[in-house]
Amino acid sequence: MSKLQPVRGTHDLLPEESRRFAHVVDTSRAVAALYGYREMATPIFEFTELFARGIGETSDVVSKEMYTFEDRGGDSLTLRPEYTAGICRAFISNGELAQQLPLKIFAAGPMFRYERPQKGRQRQFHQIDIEVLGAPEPGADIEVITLAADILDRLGILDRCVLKLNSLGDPQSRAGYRQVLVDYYRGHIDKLSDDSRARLERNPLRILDSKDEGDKAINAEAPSLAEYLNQSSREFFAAVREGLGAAGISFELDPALVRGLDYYTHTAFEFVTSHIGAQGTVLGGGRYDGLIAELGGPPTAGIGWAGGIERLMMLCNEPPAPARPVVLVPLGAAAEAKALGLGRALRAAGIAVEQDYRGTMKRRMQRANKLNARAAVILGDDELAQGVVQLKDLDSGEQHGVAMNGLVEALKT
RNA sequence: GCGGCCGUAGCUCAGUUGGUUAGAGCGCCAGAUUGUGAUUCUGGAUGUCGCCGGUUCAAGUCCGGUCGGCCGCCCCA
Repeated sequence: MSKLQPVRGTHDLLPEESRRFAHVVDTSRAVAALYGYREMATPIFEFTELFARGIGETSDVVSKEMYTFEDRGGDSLTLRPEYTAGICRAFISNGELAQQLPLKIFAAGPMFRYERPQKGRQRQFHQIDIEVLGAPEPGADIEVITLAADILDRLGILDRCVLKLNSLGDPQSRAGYRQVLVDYYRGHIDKLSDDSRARLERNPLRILDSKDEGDKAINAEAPSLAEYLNQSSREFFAAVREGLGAAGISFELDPALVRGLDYYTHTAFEFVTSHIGAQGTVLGGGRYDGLIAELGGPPTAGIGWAGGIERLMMLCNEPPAPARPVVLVPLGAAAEAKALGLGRALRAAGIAVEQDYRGTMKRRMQRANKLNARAAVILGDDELAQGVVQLKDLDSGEQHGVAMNGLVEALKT
């Protein structure tokens, strides 16, 4: 424990930022609700086994980024590094969910990955998450991507993002291609970068996305995934592309788009941006038809995505300002007591009201100004005796008397 | 996990080739007679110069370590 600093890669969300955070989540939740997605939540930690099995032992997330610890009962637990595995587990654990297919879920919450922090990358970060379980049709892919685009649009950032799209094909296509690819790279192994040589064992598809110049030359001649998709995989992908076109969603095909988690099949996609540094992915996901069965559940198709809330926040415009309050400025004990009741009445009418706990009139007026109040309600002994209040508009500076029982009306606009 | 840059008041930064009590703007606090903010004027407080150690007569300035941030790689949201 070192000093009064937050743990590396974690951050305090101060009120101003918290407002932006809430804006992203609230907006996403609202759009998801328009599509009929229901919110749920799963625990922040699970048995380590779940992630190891679900995400894949060879993935970076599992092999070097998990926050894993043993609890007092000796169980190995892990702070969730992503949402999908937990939701699939919840689907298996709660039998009634299998009777609600297709299950359309919205979720949001913190994720944990032990990584070197950078701009747009923290050890505790937050995601919004969308999943559809039990829908093997391309319509689910289309809907989920359309929903993502609508959220980005509603946040005002769609025009700063590009949708990249690819298909990994069904497991047979993917496995076949993988073998062809490994054979191809083996033939050029002496020219591959060190990174890519390591990738050859763990995740050869990733080499396609290498930034190394030598690798790029080799990739130029590499067999293309699209050619190794079988008939049904091609048809599926074509249906997704056509559906997106019909929905008015523009995208770029990216044959090198290979997502890192082992469970992906068919559609893979990312919304990327060049506005937030090296971490260009704002939202990404894909189809994972084999995952639930792999975890021991009934064979159930799945597709979904996760969006990084912090990354979305970096892209977002200022959220709408909160309602400007009215500030009560009582002078003297009797007025202070009276103001308490007035305040409740105003709040009951939906008006934001603040009242200082102490201070002179001057101080209270200064506070009112700092709070960006729209009006001050001044009441002293004279006003009290007459049953009125001085209502001062803090923008114009104009002030006039208003009967106490007419105050709510006067402030409603 | 690897490579590079950086760390001075709440914020943005200045600080000569190491040399006395470390500065500015913004913000903050107080005052400018009466029961009135924001504007204006006057005054004030700010800091273990990230932390630890070393070199030196002398370190905010140089060196090492450490913590943190940023950038790139890996990977991802």
